[in-house]
Amino acid sequence: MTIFAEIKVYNTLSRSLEEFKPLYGKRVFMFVCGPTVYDYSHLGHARTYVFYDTLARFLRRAGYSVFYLQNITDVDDKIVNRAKEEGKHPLELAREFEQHYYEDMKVLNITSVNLYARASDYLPEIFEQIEGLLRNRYAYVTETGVYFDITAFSDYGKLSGQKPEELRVHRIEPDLTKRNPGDFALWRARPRDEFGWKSPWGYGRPGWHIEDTAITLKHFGKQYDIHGGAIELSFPHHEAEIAQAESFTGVKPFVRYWVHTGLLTVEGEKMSKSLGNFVTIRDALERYDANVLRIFLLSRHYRSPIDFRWDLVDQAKNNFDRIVNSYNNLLEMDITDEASEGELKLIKKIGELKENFFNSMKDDINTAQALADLFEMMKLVNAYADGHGLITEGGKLSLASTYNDLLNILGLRIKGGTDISMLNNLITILIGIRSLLRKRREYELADEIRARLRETGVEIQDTPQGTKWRIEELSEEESRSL
RNA sequence: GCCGGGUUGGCCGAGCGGUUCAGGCAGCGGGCUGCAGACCCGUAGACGGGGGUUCGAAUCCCUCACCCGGCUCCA
Repeated sequence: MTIFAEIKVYNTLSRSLEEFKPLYGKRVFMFVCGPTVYDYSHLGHARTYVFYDTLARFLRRAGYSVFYLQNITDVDDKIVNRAKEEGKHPLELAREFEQHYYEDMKVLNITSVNLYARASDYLPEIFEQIEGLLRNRYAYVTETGVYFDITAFSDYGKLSGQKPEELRVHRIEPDLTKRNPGDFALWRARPRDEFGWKSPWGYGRPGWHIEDTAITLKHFGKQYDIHGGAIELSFPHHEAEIAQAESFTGVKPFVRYWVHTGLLTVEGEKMSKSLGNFVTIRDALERYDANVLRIFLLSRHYRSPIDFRWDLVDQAKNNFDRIVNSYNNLLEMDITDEASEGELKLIKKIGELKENFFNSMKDDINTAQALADLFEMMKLVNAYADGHGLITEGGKLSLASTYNDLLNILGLRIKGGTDISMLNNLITILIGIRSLLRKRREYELADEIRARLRETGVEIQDTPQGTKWRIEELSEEESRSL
């Protein structure tokens, strides 16, 4: 793939597909809204984070140097309330779930984040920003806190297409001290006995939107490339971020590409804690491999909603099996010295499909199409292995590296394989004995060996080229308990 | 009420004006097999309803229906 490929992304701000051009050459600054750490994360969160991980992987593969920053919201009413219930300090509870979050991310092979930033570590920056907004008269102080005056920022609503004057439907009781019901809190006054900080505007806690702009202003500066998050956050959260940052710095646009993922739903309704229709990441990982979950989540375009059902994850399991099988078919091919015409053709065709894969990814990160390209590729390799069965060392290496390359972009990992020497020898012995038994038509014993091996996770396959074996992909639960 | 998104074959899901209507799962027929599995070859089947534009529409326009998200903490 050409370095600095012409990647197109859908920008919520312009409501159109745009060519991606970072501000500073090959350097990309990307921020994604992270979790509020008061409970375990569920598959809805996984959907978003798997996508941005894949985006970061792809950008890096395309030659960009990506600084991927994510916040950890550890200051929040939900954390305070949950901590009170459990008799813990809010930050103690937050640290616990922050750890659980990292564990989940690690198992999901989400490794592309460069820095996680906790809200509680950015109080000085938050203060500085609030002071600046007050100084420039974008904010005002009341007895309940400090609020951003949305009428002072004429661009308010540009991201979500909302008109401030039409935002009349409010489902919460308006705070009467605010000038406008749409004004949002920068600082919220809280009782002394609650978790909080002293500030120039009294004791309390920061508003929800301010931590993200404080964090990105510190690490990225006044302007950066990509801001990600789920579509539910576009209003009011991201709108408020724009208002804060652009009013504070005077630089527009604060973010050049606003990228939003679609929601994960369950029977058509958003998966969420409050609806109680959620499946935690760890529960899902007890039933399925992380690779399977990634495939399930990447099977649909990132902006479309995904409706969750276990049987669909099951389908993804079959998809992943197909990938593993094809990879093994490739590795198990016998070596020849001279490349046949068929092999040359295959290599050429695979090269074209690899190009297709990259084109799919360049086209607004169309992972569903990219997976289809991958499957087409594997079908060709399977057919070749089935028909010819012979390949040069170089050809095998080239194909295997293509597989690894593409799988890595999608964050998929193939474990097992047939190169574990000790096991290899033992299993080879057993299979040799079984082959003898089969020749003698002692199938009962032969099947017994096959069944017992399967119980321990070794799959046997009798083929015209002889008996092959592989270690079954273990679920995360199984591999953890090893 | 306002803003945004969606409705593709049994299931999932690309495609967004015209090459054979991607790809996967599940079917069906065959191959390879002692059996099984994997794999291969072949096969079928769709664009929510109604109008319109066009030589040609799943793709553009209008309209109707249904579904979802945001306007409240939320990935």
